[in-house]
Amino acid sequence: MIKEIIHAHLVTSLDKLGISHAKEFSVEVPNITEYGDYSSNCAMILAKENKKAPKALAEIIVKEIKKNKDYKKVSVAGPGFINFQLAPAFFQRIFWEIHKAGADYATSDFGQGEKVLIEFISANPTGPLNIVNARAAAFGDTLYRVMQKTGYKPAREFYINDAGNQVDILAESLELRLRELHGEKIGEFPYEAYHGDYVKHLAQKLNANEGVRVFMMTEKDRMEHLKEFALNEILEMQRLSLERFDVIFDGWVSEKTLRSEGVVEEVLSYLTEADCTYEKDDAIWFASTKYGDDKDRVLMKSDGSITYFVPDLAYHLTKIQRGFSTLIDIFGPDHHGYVPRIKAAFKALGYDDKMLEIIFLQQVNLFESGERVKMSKRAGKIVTMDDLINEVGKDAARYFFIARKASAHLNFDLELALKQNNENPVYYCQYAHARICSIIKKAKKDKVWPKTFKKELLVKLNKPEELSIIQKLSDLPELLTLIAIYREPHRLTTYLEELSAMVHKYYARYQIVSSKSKTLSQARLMLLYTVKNVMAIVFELMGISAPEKM
RNA sequence: GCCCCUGUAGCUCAGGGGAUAGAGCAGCGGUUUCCUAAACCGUUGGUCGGAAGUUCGAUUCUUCCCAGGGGCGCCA
Repeated sequence: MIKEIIHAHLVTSLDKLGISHAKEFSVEVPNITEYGDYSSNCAMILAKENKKAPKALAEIIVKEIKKNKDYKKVSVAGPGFINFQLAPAFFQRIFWEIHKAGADYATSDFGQGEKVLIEFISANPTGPLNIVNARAAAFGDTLYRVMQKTGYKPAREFYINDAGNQVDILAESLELRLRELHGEKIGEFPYEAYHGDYVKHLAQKLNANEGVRVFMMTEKDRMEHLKEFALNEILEMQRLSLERFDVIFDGWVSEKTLRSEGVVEEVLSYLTEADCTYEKDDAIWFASTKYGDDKDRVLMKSDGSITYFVPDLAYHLTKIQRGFSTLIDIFGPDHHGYVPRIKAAFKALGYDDKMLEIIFLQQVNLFESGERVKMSKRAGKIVTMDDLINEVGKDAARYFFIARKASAHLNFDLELALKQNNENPVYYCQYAHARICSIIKKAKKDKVWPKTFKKELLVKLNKPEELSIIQKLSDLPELLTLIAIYREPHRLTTYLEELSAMVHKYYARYQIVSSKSKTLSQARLMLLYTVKNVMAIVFELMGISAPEKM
């Protein structure tokens, strides 16, 4: 918010001086504090169009800008940077706005109510959610929360692949485990089947409920029955894992339901009408190469069954029909080959493929005692999302998952996440919040805490550390819009760590609640109280708790 | 062979067309009659994977090369 104010000051001054400013220039926080609080490259950017040397131009601008009392010092440096040092009163004015905003601080209408559908996880309902799913959950949910805060109208959806042949395999695996339970020799468990222990648990549960009745059904009825039972159980299991992670979906869309509604035939006919399908080898193909894919794709297999692609495309079309103008899919790293074909379908059907945005989360490697934990789904050797939550807790898990940008491979160190000490950034940030709460408690006990904070206290906030904290607080609204625009939730953790460090330093350097001066104590309490509120906003966006004491 | 991601301090990673490239941890040395030492202060450590190009200026953009990870089904 301060950057915008300075930028506006600059524009007004440029206009007054008759300096043209067609080219965009920026106002930034310089990386070296000695240069000032803010810095602009405008003189260097505008030098060419005004036919002046950057430094000379800067001098003219500075002379005009200096008339404004908001700045303590404005100077020209280096090749033509204009550096601003702000007057404490400027910071204090900004702080008062932040303080008054409370929990609504940084809420904006930036997104202008744009309807955005964020689809993530969409795991097969054939087993427990794994750690890559957990990463997607943390990433997608945090992105959702930030977009909501910044004025978009986002929705979270989970697409259930409950109609493919993996569900048949699941039912067969369950039947084998059931037979085993009844003492039948089943020999070696098939390679293709699901080996995880959860299938055994499902068999036990089904057996306890229904006993041998299952085997009195016809083969066909039994398979349907087993399928339905397993799907319901596993979906419920997945839903509970997500609930423990504080991830609530706005919608669960079933592929099976979609298929029963006839949308598959619809999509096939749309594609045929668009004249981009053909028959070959008894199968129906989509000529996706016409629209940039590297090979054509099968829509209907030679046995008459449909490929995964068709209902998934149908699902995406329903998103558009429901009024979403931006579709964000968060995928695992193994799906990138899928993008050209779905984008091709969008183009073939006359939609702008730019409305479909696909974010790839790179893989997660688990480390334990410095060793990489090998995982295999087939062999049932996976670390589940529940295991992870049990092991390190929701807060640490969510924090570590959003601390990396999507495109980075994530090394998850189980031991580090478990550590409740200074090696662990989650605790560093939570501790900063808890410390402020502790101070507030003491202030109340010592009767220093005021009913309301008076504006007159502001002038007491003039220490460099205090002004830096205010500056950091003022960065949040812009940060949130950047996170929303670039879909980069990981920036939240950097921000929180920087703010926490400032709090710890301030805490160590200054006595907050002091018997010497009540007004000074209250001024500092006002600052920390507001910092606490801002931290709580950020924790909430990350889905992490803000503890009052640790 | 083709496609995607990555390469920045001992480790895990931020950053980003500009002024002296950052953080946490690890290492070394300090701080507690005082609001939580899960903290703070000081310090060691980098030819930003390599080469060329664009630019007044490249660690950042482009191309090529090297290294690591992943993907290339009438699976989902």
